Amino acid sequence: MTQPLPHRHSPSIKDVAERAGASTTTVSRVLSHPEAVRPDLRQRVQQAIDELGYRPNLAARRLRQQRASLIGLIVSDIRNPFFTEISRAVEDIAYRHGLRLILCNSDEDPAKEQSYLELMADEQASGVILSPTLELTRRFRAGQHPFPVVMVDRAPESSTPSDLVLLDNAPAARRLTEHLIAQGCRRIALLAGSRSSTGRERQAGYEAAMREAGLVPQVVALRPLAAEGQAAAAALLAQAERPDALLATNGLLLLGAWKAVREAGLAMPADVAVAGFDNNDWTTLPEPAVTVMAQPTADIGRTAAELLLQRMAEPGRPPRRIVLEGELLVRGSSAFRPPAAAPARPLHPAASAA
Amino acid sequence: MTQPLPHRHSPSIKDVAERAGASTTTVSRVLSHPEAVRPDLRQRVQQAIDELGYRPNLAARRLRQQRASLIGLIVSDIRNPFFTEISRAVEDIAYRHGLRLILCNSDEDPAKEQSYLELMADEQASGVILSPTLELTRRFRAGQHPFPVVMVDRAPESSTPSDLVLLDNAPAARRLTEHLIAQGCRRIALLAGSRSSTGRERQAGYEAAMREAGLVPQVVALRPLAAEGQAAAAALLAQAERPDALLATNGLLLLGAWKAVREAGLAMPADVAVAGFDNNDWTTLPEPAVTVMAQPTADIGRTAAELLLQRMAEPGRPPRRIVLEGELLVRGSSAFRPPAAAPARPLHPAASAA
DNA sequence: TTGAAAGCGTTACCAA
DNA sequence: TTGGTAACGCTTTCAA
Repeated sequence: MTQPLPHRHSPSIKDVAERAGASTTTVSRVLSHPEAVRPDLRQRVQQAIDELGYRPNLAARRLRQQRASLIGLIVSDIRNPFFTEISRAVEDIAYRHGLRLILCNSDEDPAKEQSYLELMADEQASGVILSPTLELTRRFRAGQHPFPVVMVDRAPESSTPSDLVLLDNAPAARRLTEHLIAQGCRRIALLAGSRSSTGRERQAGYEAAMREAGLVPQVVALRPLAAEGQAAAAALLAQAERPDALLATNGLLLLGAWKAVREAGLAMPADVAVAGFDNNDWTTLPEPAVTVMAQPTADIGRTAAELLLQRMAEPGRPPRRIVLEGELLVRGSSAFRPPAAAPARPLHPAASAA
Repeated sequence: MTQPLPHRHSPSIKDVAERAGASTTTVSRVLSHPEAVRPDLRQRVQQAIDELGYRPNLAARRLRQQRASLIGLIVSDIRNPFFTEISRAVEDIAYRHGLRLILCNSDEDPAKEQSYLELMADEQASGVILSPTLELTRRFRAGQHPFPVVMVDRAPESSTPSDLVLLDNAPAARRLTEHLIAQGCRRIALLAGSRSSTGRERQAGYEAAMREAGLVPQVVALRPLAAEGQAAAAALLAQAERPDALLATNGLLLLGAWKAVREAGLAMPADVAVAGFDNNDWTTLPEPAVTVMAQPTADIGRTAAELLLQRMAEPGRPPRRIVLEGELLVRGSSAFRPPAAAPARPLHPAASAA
């Protein structure tokens, strides 16, 4: 190992070429297609590179190639553990493929989201993974951006304008709802994230299950923040005829709902059952623990990254919609003891299927 | 609003110049020093920019300027809510200043950290905010990198080779320890993060407090992960003479410790008191809630970003070490009832100061 | 106040 | 297999 020689500026490909007695073209080739250069020359060039501590100038490379080996990840709330896990999985794969990752936080703000998409275009990103706001899922058109897009967690309901990785939202919400109904709950209120397609789909699944059981849906649409969930849940619990179950469409709202129940001094599940999406760490800490629909977060992130890599390799491939299943984890917050508690009121016939 | 005209490639400054009947120089000036261009011409240029939907090519700009308006944030564990909060604060300020932010996750791995620092050099970043591994805090030298560095959460103990934003670690750990001692705890075991200067400093504060109280420190050094904390705590609790208090130097280890106590079926604080760093959300959920030293995370992130901006504006300024204070939040996991429980054994005289 | 032209470091074309 | 050279799009002298 030789020390890098001192340089006023960091060495360029020209310096390497001079020192190796070769042309810049050859140096460039050694960097990108080493097999196209004869071994002895290649080695001389490589040695010059090492001795000078040469590192290619990315700006020059990008200017020339009109493309950066860089991908973007735009999440809607970095503080939501769901997205943190996804970030981690994506970052892991990007790092292993030598791709830079720019992580952006849109904060559920369409303007910020738009600004970050423009940033990605300006940076000539090779691809973007995105959990879009509701506005964007509606506005989004294939080929609208100068890079391929993979949507995670959220997507247009009918069309598939880009690769997608999603939970099976409506059925998952339905399963949660049916579980609560089977436990004897009748007045099940939903705290639904209003900013995303995902919140909407989960709401639809809930409503379908309620209707089939002959029960009346009660939905509160909210920004997906714990504080909002807590306030809304507190209001619901203060009603004369309060809900006997609270269901939340994401982990933050679920946390808020849980806190509201505790603040109200109510017992879970005897007074109010509680359940929701996202198997976050905290859900197993209280006694009783909280029933959740666990999402395969690492899988979602990994799949999205792999989908993006595949599309970068083969841009023409038709977009794929990958739907993953959640896992219902029944815990104390919704499990009545004795297990088979008799329903308070007779069930609507359709509910017996639940 | 006119539609951007169709273009094979995105329009360049040359296209704008032609359309406005001006030179590329003038267009460039309109972009960076508009006041140096006469109003009527400036307006004509601006109109051409708008009509073409022109966006400057960042690669070309960087190649020319040898500098990117982009900063890096390298955290050691993105899943630790402490760093998530910091990321959010930094991202917020970067966004408001029109600076791109690249967020990287070193995973406590010095090799990955090094690789990301090289990435930042390659990207010609204007500055980097970093929570360094222990290895880096030892190796770091001022002026080693082609960009200014601000360290957060961790730092060399004695020197100040860069701007720093830190918690007052040793005193904070001392306060926590003294609190436990005042509650009557005697066999206080510490779960210490071994990978960071911060873990070391907190360990030192704990040891000082223990020694002063005439108590024997018991330290387990660990990688800062919940699973490690849980395993280590379980082992401690299985001992013949088990600890009567568990203290953890970060939020992840604290979570692990808490889980181990519960798994062991022990009562908090009667059998074992539990306390630690980081006022994470989950700490208020269990009954009893968990005593913590709250860190001003948003402040830390904001301060680091502001420090970096200041240094980018004025590179010559001597580095500053900003030390913030934590807030001790005493909760049930360490609060014995009745409040003033008599110590099991007489205290060492020095402890009366606690 | 404006413009011409050089040059940032790289890659890709084409010729040898 | 190798090298000369133009071009990527921008900013920055320098001169007018």
